Amino acid sequence: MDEIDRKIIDLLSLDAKRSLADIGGTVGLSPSSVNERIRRLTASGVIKRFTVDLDPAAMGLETLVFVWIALREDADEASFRDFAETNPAILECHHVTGSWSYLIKLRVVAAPEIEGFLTDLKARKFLGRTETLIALSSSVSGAFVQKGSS
Amino acid sequence: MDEIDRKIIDLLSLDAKRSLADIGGTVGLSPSSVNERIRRLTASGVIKRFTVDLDPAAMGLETLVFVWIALREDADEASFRDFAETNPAILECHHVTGSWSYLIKLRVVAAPEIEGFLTDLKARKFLGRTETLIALSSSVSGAFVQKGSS
DNA sequence: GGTGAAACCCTCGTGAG
DNA sequence: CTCACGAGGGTTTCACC
Repeated sequence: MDEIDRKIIDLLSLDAKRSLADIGGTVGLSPSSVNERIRRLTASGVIKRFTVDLDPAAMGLETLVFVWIALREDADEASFRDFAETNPAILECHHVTGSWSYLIKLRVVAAPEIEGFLTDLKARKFLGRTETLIALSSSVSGAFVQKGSS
Repeated sequence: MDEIDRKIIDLLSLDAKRSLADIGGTVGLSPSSVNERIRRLTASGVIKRFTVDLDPAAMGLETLVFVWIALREDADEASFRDFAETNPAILECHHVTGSWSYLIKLRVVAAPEIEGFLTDLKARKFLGRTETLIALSSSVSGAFVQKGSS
């Protein structure tokens, strides 16, 4: 991971379809050298995958929601994490410091869908306390990459 | 955006390097039809860009942090948003409902870096209250796509 | 919109430095 | 580790359905 690797990653982040010749011209390397570096970056796991950054609104997921969760005392954390992994609406699920145990980020079609989501969580006996926040707007929104439906 | 478009997006999300022929074989279309659909999805903005999903740890950004922010009464929101867009550590910045006004997500090398970040925010006269949470682990982490350093 | 074929370009081995 | 070259395959465009 030298300066050139970082530059290549920069370029691929912006446009992963750029040709090796093009990238090579920018960083001052031959296409095959660039190819070899990308192969290594992929093999070593620095690049996890080539993917597409989508527009959530165009996908019909206009509402971004954050839910704080404090699990019930007797909740099975493993099955909760399994639920989080399986649920396609859950984009992120982090175990965090502070008075809440988990922070979940999800995208839904519209706000009413959140209710069903919380009801589901409750039915599975996960919930202690929760608090739900809706994003009104995002000045920096990050990439939206669909969860792997593999 | 019919069923086939969605299927193509699914496949590209998992692996944007799959060939048009391969995708066509899966969805039952010729390579050129798939190409035309991807061209349309890109032109209409559903696909914002082809990019790479990186391993933040391999990039040296091992710590994921969420900062809740309540701006000062007299803070200039426009310049705050501009700051958020410019700062490369800030992956997301959302205006949210509830008692906090903004939620910021950032990745840093290590926890001590957060202090400098907050000091910077304070020096720029943005801060009212803040609360910082660190992610201990992430059962669903979402894609990590580097911010465009264009 | 979709198809098939042809031209073009890119990718990815190989071998040499 | 990098480069040059060539074969193979992928993408792109076109006329046509």
